[in-house]
Amino acid sequence: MSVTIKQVAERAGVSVATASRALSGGRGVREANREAVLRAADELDYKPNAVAAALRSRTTRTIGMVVPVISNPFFSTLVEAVEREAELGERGLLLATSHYDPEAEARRLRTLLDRQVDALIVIPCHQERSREAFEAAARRVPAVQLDLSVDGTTASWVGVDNGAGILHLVDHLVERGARSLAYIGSEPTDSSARDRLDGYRRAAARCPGPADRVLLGDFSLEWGRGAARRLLDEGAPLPDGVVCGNDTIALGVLRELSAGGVRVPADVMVGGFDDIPFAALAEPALTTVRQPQDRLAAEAMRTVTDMLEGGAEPNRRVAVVPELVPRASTAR
Amino acid sequence: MSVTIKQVAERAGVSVATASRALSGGRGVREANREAVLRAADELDYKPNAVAAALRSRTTRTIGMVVPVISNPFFSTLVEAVEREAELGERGLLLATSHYDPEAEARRLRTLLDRQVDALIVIPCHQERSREAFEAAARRVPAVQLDLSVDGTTASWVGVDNGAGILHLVDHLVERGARSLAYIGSEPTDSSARDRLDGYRRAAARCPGPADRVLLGDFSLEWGRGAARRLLDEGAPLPDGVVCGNDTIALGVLRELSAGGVRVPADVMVGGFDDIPFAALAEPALTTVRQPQDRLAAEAMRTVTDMLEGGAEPNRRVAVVPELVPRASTAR
DNA sequence: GTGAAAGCGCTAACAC
DNA sequence: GTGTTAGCGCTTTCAC
Repeated sequence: MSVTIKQVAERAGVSVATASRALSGGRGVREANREAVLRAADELDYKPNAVAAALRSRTTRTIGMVVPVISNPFFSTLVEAVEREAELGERGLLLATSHYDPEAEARRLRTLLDRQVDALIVIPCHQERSREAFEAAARRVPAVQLDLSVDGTTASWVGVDNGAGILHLVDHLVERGARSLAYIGSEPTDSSARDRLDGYRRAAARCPGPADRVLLGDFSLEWGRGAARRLLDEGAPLPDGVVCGNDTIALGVLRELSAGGVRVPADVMVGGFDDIPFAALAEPALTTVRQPQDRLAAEAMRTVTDMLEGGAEPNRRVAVVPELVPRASTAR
Repeated sequence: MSVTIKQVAERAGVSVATASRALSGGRGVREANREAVLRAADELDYKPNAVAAALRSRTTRTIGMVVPVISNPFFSTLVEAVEREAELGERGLLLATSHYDPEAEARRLRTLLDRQVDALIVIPCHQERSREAFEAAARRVPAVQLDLSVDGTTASWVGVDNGAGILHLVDHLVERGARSLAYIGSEPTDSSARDRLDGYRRAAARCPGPADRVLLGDFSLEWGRGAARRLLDEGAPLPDGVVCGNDTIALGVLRELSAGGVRVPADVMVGGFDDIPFAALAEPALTTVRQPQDRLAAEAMRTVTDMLEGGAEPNRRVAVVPELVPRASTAR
């Protein structure tokens, strides 16, 4: 029914081998033949069958990606950046979600491998329970963890240097005159949460005054409000600067402080992490640490394509240092 | 290198044909043989090669999806919902982006077809210039337009009934006592923008007072602020209710009105469209029209799978009526 | 219910 | 440079 390479070859008066060569790069084919093949393909409206090519060449030019959810703006930006990278390398992106369920994640990985993806880029959904399936997959094809990393593995990972990001933020607040700090973040249930908390504890030493107030909940706006309310209700003097574990928390803090009559940044400065789209639109606009999603995606793709091509070392861990984005919420 | 069905068959003491049948459903295979095959597959850690199956069976169990961008929260929610639907049907999702470039979109469609996707779900990026490539693709496999529709085609489409949504909103405002209305939206550069504008013009008749103030720009927060400022600067009495073309505009309107000392909803009520994640978190929380993304995705998938299976009519146009979400910004 | 055999459309040896 | 040939791993007739 559909035009095959055989018909193209016949029309061009060459063998299928020559037609194949001409159609894929054309190296090692006499110019006249190359043109004849291309013309024939064009005239017949030939559409190559990538599935047949994949079966024979044992490469699908497809990257498999598994993410916890797509609608989370941080993840969707990463998916978009990875898709762009795949596109640049003329590869397709087979996308699957784990919905934060390690078993679903394991199933998705298996399906993607059955479909013979050339490599995998995974945002693991669970610190411990994602390890086994990820490592099993990584044994079969080049694979890299993106953003989050599972515990106790030396498998490749590309993410942001959370500690360095928090340090940027603390330094910035101290520079702007903060003499006391507090941290409002998430319980260390994933590697990012843990690294940010650890980063804050280390960075706190750079603060000239007290910086040991640490409130831990989850990554939600509600928790940000709750924690800020707790600070307000304590009656103790408020810290000069509040470092938040992410922007959503920071937005909650901003809202609750403002409801409590505290002015930001005049009375208290607030900083977040991630630079979600709404950070710039908040009132006041939120100072934050920007996740360099494009860099992350590019590094992740490079990690797997290097393994694919050169057979580079399979245990590369890349921590990209993020950038501080100063805005009104810390403008003194 | 990898275990093939042939080895499974040998170990189970049956032919590859029987092994194949046992592994895919097991209908028409004696129970004992079925079990032997499954056990052999398990023992050998057999992984089916989906590419080989696809080549032979001429079906990849893969849906191709093309969207303008992924990071737009509205699109990312749609991608997520489509992915879930694909998963339910045990299909994979090959995702590509057009970056709002009709030529890139056409190339992506061709690549997806080369990869033999079983069907296509497309959010076309351009009202006119997306038509040709989409229709060409739709001639080859079941295809449906999602959300946006190109002009002058009878090809399948699934989206929201924008006119009905705006009507909901206008009725709601009038019910809450609005006697005059204004519309702040986008120039009709895509089918949604046009349908919402047309919807407003029709619905305006239900307003007891003047409702002919219409301000058109783009779908941005900045435009929302700009338009609100214009309303404030005109000196004319403000409308009781402002209908916005989307939530982002509405958020801008909210911000500018509040900056101008206008109280929402006491002085002016404001309603948006889409129910983006931040709508509920705004101050005041934004009344809006919720896009039923899950329904849209399910209908889109049903449209293509019906065509795939039964060969249902290839020109189904489904407009899902959206739901009003009343919140504080219209609470009188 | 089962097996033998014929490909799906393409690429990659290998010989010329 | 080019053609011949042999599959890639699977599903699907078609006999039995």
